[in-house]
Amino acid sequence: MAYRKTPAELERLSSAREHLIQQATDVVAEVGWAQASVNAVAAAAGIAAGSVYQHFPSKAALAVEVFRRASGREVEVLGEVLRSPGDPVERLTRGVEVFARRSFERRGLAYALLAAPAEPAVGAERLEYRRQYRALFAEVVREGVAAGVLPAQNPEITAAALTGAVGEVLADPLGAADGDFADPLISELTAMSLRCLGAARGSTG
Amino acid sequence: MAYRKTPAELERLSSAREHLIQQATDVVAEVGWAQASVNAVAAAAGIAAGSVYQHFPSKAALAVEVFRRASGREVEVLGEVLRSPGDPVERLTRGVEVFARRSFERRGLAYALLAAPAEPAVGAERLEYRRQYRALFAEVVREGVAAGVLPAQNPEITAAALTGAVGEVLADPLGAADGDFADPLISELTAMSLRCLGAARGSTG
DNA sequence: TGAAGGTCTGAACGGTGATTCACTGCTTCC
DNA sequence: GGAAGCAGTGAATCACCGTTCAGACCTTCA
Repeated sequence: MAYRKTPAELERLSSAREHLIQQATDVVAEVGWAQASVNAVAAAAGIAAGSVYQHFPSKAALAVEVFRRASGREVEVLGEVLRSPGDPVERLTRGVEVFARRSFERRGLAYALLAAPAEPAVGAERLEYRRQYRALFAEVVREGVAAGVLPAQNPEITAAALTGAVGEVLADPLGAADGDFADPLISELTAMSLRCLGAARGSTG
Repeated sequence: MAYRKTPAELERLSSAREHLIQQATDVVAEVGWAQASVNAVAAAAGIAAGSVYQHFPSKAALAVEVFRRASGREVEVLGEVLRSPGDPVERLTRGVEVFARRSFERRGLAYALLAAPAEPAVGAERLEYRRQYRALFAEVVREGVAAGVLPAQNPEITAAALTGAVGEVLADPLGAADGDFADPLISELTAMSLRCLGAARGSTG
């Protein structure tokens, strides 16, 4: 019979899907979730609106996939930094710094992940994303407390606070046009994070 | 001629408007912005959907008014606490505590103000609201630094971090069903805030 | 080559919910 | 009392997408 998909065809389909996800991500980073209509996304990917439904059952499913890909990368990177060997306080500082620096490098995307208005399905995904960040931070805080380099505290709360604090401090500048103040802002941010953790003073830079 | 509005009539109109705002606030607190349709709000206020447009030019205008009223009250209360006489660190601690406690007392509303998905007009208002919070906190941090009871730091950043940290820590529990853990959570939160400020350790409770 | 069965297209459809408007009825004031 | 004119009504209208689908076009394979 004349109908099994050839490997080349499967490959073509799969890469069309990837291309769609990639373009959708760019659109979201540029105009936000609210403005990223099926038509806009399809146009960016160079396909018809209807063709989106070849790859995803609904717009929400595509949006969730876009969010997961992007947030997954961030969680992975942060996880690597936080779990690298060395002093917990040092690792936490670098974690905050990496988080902030990457946000500045892809502002639109960072804003979409952190704060931009979004449909409920994406909102739910965002909660999960923040939960993961919190868990990563909490783990290292716990370690620091156990090692005696950090004072007694509730690691989950400190971790949540760090996530929220970094997000809030970044939210404004992420919306602004230029990021020339990124460096001083980041060093203030890490200093604040260290205080937040209750780390001994001294090595702020 | 027979058409100028009598004072009683003006009063009736104005109180109808107030009633509408009040009911709309309750609806938003209960079901969130997204579910607060013109019909739902009008029904709650006991009027027809069309009558909403006697008082506001659009749904967005009503939503903005609802947000402003509620956020204005919060800013006012926090301002009073933060500007009361006394030690800056003490005032900041009480500010965080009051913020958190009031949020627990009216969870639905607090969530609507802090985090619930909303139309762009409300989103813009929310930015302004956070900016006000930040300004209030920053003022006292600046004072504390000047008085030497807080270490050198960028007050704007610390203030933003405090706002974000408190919001993030509260967001989850505000969504949850019961608030029995409110007290321990609040004391952890104030302890974290003190560290964040770099206040000398010791008086955590 | 051509039949079978895919993929792609994009105009049309449908649901949702804000907004309008012809109408009813009330209040004002001569 | 009654004319003038505004407030209130709520069904109809409008606008905006997400989603569907009939047909055009491709790819596969005997």
